Amino acid sequence: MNGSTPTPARTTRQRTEVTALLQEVNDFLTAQQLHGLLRERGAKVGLTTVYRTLQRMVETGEVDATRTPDGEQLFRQCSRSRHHHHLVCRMCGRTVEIEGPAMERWTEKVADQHGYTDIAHTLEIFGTCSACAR
Amino acid sequence: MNGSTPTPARTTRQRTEVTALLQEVNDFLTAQQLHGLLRERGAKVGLTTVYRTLQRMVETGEVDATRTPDGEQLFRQCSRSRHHHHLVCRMCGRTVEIEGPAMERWTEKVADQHGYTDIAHTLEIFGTCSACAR
DNA sequence: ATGAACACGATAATCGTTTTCATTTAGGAG
DNA sequence: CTCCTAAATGAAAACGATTATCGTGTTCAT
Ligand SMILES: [Mn+2]
Ligand SMILES: [Mn+2]
Ligand SMILES: [Zn+2]
Ligand SMILES: [Zn+2]
Repeated sequence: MNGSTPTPARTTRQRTEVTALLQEVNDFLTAQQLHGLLRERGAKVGLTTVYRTLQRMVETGEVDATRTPDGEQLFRQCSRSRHHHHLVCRMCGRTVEIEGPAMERWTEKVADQHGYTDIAHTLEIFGTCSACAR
Repeated sequence: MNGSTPTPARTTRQRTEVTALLQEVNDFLTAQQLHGLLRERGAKVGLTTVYRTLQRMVETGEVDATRTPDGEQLFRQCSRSRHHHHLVCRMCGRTVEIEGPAMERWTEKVADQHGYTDIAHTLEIFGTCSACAR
């Protein structure tokens, strides 16, 4: 009874299993890696559904997506829903969520000064975590 | 008398034309866009060669490469060799080179605070330039 | 001028991701 | 609970950017 349909979002076995896996895994993984893990644990979920579910969760903001240097997409369920970035260990993938209000303002300012609108940005910090450093 | 083979780098008509185009165009463009521009001006260069040439120039440092949010590669011959970032129009590729010393220091600090070493980062700002906004 | 190494490019192959579409399922109405 | 239908699934095919092949053409040191 409404003019616009927001988002149906039905609870299916597949979505439940994808969500559960993302809950456990705390690193950035590709859709195919996640699909592989699901199969390992016996969950029967099609790769297509994994992609679709991840895509939906990214749109919802439940999941964060980034890309490897090769351009492959990586997904991760982040703890905070607010806009943030990541500090990632290039060895083990251990990730720390970070925020930088000052930096955010700076990007807006710079883009605006040059007449750019509809601004977006990507920032990733890579390093070697203390555990991997030894 | 060297253990490693640096790079032959022969001068061919194709490489000359790709280099010339990169000189003129001061924006981030995809390999296919560059290839299209070459064909427009009558230069007969294969797409494969455009890709190969760009890849080589990226390795040499002559060309900067980044990716669109869609994961597509963008290439550009930058004016400054010093570390910098880009403000890119997602429509036409018009690019502004930017520096952010404060932001640079911030990334170092954050990474250090979390015990990460050997720090590196990527930052790209995307927007719609004033010309494409209309 | 020669020729071996290098480069070109049409074509096929990769490979991550998306689209198709026939079939199944969730979940609200009755 | 039963029905109905829009939503979801997934096997298969399509897509699209990039890379690998490999026979042919070019460069450049000798
Ligand atoms: Mn940000
Ligand atoms: Mn920087
Ligand atoms: Zn690590
Ligand atoms: Zn533009």
